Amino acid sequence: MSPKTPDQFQEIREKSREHLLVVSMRLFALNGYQATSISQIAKEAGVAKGALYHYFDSKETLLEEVIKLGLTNIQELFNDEELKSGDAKEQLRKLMQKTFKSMETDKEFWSLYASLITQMRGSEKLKEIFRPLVISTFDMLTNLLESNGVPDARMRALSIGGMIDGVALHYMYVMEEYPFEEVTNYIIDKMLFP
Amino acid sequence: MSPKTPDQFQEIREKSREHLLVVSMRLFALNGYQATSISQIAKEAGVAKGALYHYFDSKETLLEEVIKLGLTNIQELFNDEELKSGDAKEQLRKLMQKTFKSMETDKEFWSLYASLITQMRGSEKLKEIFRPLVISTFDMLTNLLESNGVPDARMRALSIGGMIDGVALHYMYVMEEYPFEEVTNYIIDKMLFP
Amino acid sequence: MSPKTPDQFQEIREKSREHLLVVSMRLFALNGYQATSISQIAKEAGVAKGALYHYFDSKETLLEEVIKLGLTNIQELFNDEELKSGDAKEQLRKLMQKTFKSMETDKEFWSLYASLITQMRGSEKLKEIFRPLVISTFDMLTNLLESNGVPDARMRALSIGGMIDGVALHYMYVMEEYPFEEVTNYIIDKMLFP
Amino acid sequence: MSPKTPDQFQEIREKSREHLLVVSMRLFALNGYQATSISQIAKEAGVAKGALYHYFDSKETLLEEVIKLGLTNIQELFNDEELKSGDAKEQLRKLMQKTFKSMETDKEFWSLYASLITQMRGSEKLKEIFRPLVISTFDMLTNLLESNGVPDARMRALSIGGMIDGVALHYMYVMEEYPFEEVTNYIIDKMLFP
DNA sequence: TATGAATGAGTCTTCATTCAT
DNA sequence: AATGAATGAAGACTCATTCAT
Repeated sequence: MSPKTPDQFQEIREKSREHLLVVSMRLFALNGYQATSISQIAKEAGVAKGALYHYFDSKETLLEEVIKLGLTNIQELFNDEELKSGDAKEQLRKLMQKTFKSMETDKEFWSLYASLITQMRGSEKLKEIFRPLVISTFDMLTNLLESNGVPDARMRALSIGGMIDGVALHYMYVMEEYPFEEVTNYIIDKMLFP
Repeated sequence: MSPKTPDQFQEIREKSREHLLVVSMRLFALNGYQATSISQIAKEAGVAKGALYHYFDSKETLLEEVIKLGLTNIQELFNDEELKSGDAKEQLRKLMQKTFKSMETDKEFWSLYASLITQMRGSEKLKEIFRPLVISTFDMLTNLLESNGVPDARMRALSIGGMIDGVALHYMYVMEEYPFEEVTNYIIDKMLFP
Repeated sequence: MSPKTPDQFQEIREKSREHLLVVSMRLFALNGYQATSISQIAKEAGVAKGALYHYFDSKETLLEEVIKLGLTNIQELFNDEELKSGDAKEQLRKLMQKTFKSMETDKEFWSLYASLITQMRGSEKLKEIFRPLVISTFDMLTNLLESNGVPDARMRALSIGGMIDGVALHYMYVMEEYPFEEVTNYIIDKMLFP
Repeated sequence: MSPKTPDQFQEIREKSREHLLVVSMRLFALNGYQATSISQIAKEAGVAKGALYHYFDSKETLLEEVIKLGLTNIQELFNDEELKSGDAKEQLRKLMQKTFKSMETDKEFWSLYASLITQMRGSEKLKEIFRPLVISTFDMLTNLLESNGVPDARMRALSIGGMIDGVALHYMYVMEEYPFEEVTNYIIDKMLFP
């Protein structure tokens, strides 16, 4: 009831916005973007439908913001200095472990990400968002290997990149349990650096 | 003046049906099942909306038939005796080559397959169709390796399976050109059988 | 295979036509006019959809012909000389008995008749068909009573007419078993001619 | 600038809902439930199609609510203590008078009721609603007669019940004018209690 | 800023009707 | 006369979006 300062308003706005994003991501991931309705999001978030349009111009914008938030979270995760220590082998192992761990903890985001990627061919916007992401990951991988003197860096990067995303796909959609730890170690120790 | 013979009708039906299936597969693959409307398919196929319902009971049935057609095509491809000759290494190389070749020729189906897999969570029917498929592929791979005395068959199968699907994903959605041949040889010769 | 004479053609045509009418009446009565589709009738009758349009201009025409056929059947039933013998009391008893018997044997037609009557308000065509029918029945009843010296003939006709149709309604839609015999006798002996 | 209060929304809802119910009842009664389209109702009510779905889950639900409203109105009418005073003869007379009066004032509902009853065969839901209603009316009639020492209570109830519904049918669908008063008195004074 | 009633284009689906053969 | 493939208007229903308050 007390009059609110602009800052407080700002803060409330931020909170609501983020809450809507979190709810949206969950629903998008769970049921798919198309199958999730604005009403459903509003109800789940405990606000009126109209409120959503104060924060986001359209359902599509909302999706973009959800993706942006997800990517930010993920990037933070990988901005860990710890990841950059050790030799190529160790860095790679940590990278894969971190990736797979994130698949378990952020399964929602990753499965949204996967389902969106498979619809990229029909949408320029999605292409703009995801293609650079995947490509820069390849570059990062290639660099990591190259700068550690690993031969055939590009080929290996392609293989590893494929393997990581394929394993992710299998984990998310086919197998409930996946021996991440063993597969990681197997790939690193037996296939990449035998 | 004379009525059409049953054979004539049969022929007309077959042609229309197949045409509709081909168009549907393309659109489903491009935009996703949900985002593709019956009207769109009809327009693209150059028929009236109603015509679709002469051939398929519902949009869902249509999808199932599209999948069936795709799977049949793929299975024919892999029913080649040639694939089963040679040692594990050779068999695996041929298998991967064939798979990647099929990705180029049946890109439409494979990208539909991918987009459906990522939407499986919401549909029991899709699960019933695809899960066994992936699992039996893993088993086949494991057997192939095991029966050729390759150690760690299961682990390798998981890694290779993941790699194949991941590479497919990258090819279909990220890179227009993919060095399939090199990657295949690299994986076989340097990673699996160094 | 033998060439057919015009008469034979005519006969075949008649047969097909009548068959279609019978099938249509059954389905209309069973599921309602609106809920019965032309395809359904064609399938049930064992002919192609197109054939129906050789015999009837439209679904509405078909309905009219069905009604016409039903009315003809009913009228034949009541054209029995036997019905016109005896005094008013006996004639009335026979009339009611015959009517109720027909409700049991031609239940299909009667329930179609009832369901159509209740949609008369919205359809001029139905009004044209049914209103004269009901009114002439009233007249017939009134005459029967009047010419036998029964007092208050019009009032009684209205009451009896209502009673008959009401009882029919209850029999057809509410009670599976109806004590037609007793009710008939009761009405005649206790209420009309006490 | 200030948002609408819950009370304001409540009021808007109530008004719209009732308006839609009234319009729906009229159209359902006039053309039958099946033959009345949602678009038609919306147009007649002066709202967009979608609006109907704010208030009713489906066309079927709408019908149920229409029936509920009609039954409530009717029941209120018959919950009059005045109806239960006097001897059987008087009670019956008042009952019939009230019924016929209601046929004139609530013609819309009664003709919907009639048209629905004749379509009951296809719908379990309608059966559940109407059968008990008719049967309980018979029981009420029987009781009324029995408790007043009228002989042959059941038979009379069946006859009177039939007569009332038949007369209603004739009034609604055949004759624009019906001598209710005279018929009522005639039935009571000459046929039932001569 | 927040509400939720209202809109209307769009969804899947049905079906009376037409028509080439 | 007969066939059944094809049409397309119409049906019930959904939902992103707008807007008065």
